[in-house]
Amino acid sequence: MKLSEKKLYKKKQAIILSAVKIVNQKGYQGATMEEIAAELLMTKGSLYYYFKNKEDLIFQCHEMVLGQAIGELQDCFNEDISNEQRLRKMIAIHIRYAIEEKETFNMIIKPDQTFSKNQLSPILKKRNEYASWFDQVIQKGIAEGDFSIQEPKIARMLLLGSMNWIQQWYSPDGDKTIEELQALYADYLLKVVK
Amino acid sequence: MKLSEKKLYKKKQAIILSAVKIVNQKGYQGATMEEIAAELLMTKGSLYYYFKNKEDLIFQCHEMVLGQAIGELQDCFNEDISNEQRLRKMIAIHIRYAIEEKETFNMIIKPDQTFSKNQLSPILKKRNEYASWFDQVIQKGIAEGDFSIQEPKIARMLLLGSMNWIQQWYSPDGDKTIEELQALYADYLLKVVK
Amino acid sequence: MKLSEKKLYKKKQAIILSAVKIVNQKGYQGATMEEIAAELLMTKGSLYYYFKNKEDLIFQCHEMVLGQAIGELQDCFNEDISNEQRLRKMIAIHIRYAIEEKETFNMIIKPDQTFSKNQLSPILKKRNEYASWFDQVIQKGIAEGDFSIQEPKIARMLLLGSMNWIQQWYSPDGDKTIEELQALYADYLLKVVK
Amino acid sequence: MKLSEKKLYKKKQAIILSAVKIVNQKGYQGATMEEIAAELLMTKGSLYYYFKNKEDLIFQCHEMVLGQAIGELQDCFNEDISNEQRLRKMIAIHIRYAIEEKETFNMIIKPDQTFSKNQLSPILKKRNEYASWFDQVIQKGIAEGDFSIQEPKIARMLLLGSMNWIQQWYSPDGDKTIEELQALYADYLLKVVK
DNA sequence: GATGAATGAGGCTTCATTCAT
DNA sequence: TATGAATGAAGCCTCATTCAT
Repeated sequence: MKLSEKKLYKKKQAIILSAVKIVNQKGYQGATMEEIAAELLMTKGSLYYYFKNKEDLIFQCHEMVLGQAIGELQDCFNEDISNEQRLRKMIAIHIRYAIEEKETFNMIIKPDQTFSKNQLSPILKKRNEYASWFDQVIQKGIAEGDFSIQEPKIARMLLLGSMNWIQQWYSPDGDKTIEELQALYADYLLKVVK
Repeated sequence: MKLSEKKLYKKKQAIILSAVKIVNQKGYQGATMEEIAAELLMTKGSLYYYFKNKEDLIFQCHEMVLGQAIGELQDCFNEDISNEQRLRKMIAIHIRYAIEEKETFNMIIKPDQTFSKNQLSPILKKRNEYASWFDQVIQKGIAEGDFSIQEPKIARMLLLGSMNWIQQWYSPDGDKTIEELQALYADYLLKVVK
Repeated sequence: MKLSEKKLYKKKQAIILSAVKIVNQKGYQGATMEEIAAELLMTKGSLYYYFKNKEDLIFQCHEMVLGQAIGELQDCFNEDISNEQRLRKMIAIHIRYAIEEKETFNMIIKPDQTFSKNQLSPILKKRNEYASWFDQVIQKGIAEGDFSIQEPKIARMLLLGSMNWIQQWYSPDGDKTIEELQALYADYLLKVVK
Repeated sequence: MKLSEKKLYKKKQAIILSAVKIVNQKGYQGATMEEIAAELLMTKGSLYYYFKNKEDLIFQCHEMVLGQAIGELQDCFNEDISNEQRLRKMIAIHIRYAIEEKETFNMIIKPDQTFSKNQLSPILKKRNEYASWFDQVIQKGIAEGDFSIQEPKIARMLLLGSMNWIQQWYSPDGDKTIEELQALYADYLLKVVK
């Protein structure tokens, strides 16, 4: 049983990855079950063996990607480094996700046009959980005298917003590498909170 | 003939306004020709007298709103004030659009999911035109010794991105007014370029 | 406007008639929008111009047919004839509908498998209204000493049930004409209530 | 091998019972293989080991239930009681089936919407066999001077039809018990044939 | 014998678009 | 100019059926 469960999980994961890919090329409405299935050489009917409906599938995409990202932030938070270093690192993590997993991070942007009332609440919860790690770092930095900012919530939203936007213009062929961007954004955004 | 042309123009304008409203409540795909027409007590068939198709209508929405915003930035640029004051003012303008015309600014965010190849190019052109006013202010500030920033393009994108994000969380019922946000963002973002 | 309204009404009527026909050859689930449309040389998409969805269309089928039948019963009730004659006539009316409009009368049989909660209530109301005309005749007959039956409601249901069943076996090629059946059933059923 | 055959038979029987139950809650089209299987903690794939397809399964449901009912009628026919008593008893049997096995009796009502040409003929045959027991009682009653009716076939159909209809309105919470209905219907219907 | 998984046909519904009037 | 009406493509979803294991 363990085996078949694992297989089921793998397959679900594969579908989710396909969905993530398509959704973020075409958006939620533009992504069709047909295309998501075709990517995996399946037929759309099969998807319904694994997911209740399109919304459910997309919902699970969201849960997976955001869950992973939260895990990374958490690990980072527990490292034994200076607050400035920590925030720099978290900025780097976020930028990497925003660019490389652009695909799924987009779904987070307008969840209310995508999800029904039922699923909206856990999504918002996870979104807040993600953001809260940034809040905590900033708070810690303030408490320990490393940062100085009057409206930390607003500042956090400024930080995240500025990074989310990167995917709008970033191109792998551009003249800045991801690493350079991570460094530049860290420099600039640290000016904000210091 | 001049008169009938004016009438035509007025009508087109009215349709565009209706479209802007609907599109930004529901998104591009969610907005139907039916609803856009209903808002004006017309039937959807009539829209095709004024616009070639849905994409064309939405395209002109985009042109109008962005054109207006560009006009405001331009006026601001020509005012006789300090560079810092100028940038603060432009930040205020952008935030106001991002919130109050959230509706149309959204279309600008992901034009490639909305527009076909043909129309993409003038849109990107206008987008760049809009952004270039910010570039100019920053450049001017640097030239005149008011600002100091090493990668002004990146900084500009950081600025705009952080402001675009506001619409994701701003609510008129929230505990910050638009004016407060305009002031806070100006404060924080000036730290970046100074 | 009067004209176009009339046209709309006629078209709706035509669609309803087509639907009635198909539904009762194939049942509610068996009837497809495609087939209903094809009968009228339309495409299924067009049906949605006239009716909100399949349920709505079928609902209106029901309303029309049952409404007509109720009208006939009502007229019959107001005629100046003996109670026995009246009941005979109503039996004839019901049998005619059950056979010739078999198609729609069938939908009345299992409305709960066909209609959603919303539409169920007006349907049941109309069904009751129909039945109540039989109740009234029986009551009147009892009051005026023409009939004698202890459980008039049960008797009424026995009457209607026996007639509804006719459509299960009646065939125009059979050895009894509709008129003969009307007479025979009237004879037999009057034995019940007398 | 005898044993395994018996096991096979038992299993088939169990599936048929499950199918009967589901079919009559939801109708033929509404009953899914999935649900029929789930009732028995099986998966739908397994059903195809026992039955060729859905139609075949439903067909055998029909055969079983009607077969049982025929058995009961036959026994009743052979009892040594008066013709009136016999008919009363058969009426009671039919009403019980129509109410308690409403589930399967429904399938008998519209076999042509359910079964293909192939299976229709044995079904109609069994239906006729069932009805013929009522015919025989009536004939016997006429021959022995207990009943007097001119068109016995029509009368029989009137009888059965009136009783079949009971399931349309009968409710266990209603103000008549099954026993009361059996008595009332017997009283009323005997008036018809006497 | 049983099942997990896949399939594919078919149904309902939406909506941009067209066109005669 | 405007509209009523029709169209058809496309999308979501269901479900009977199949089959390798």
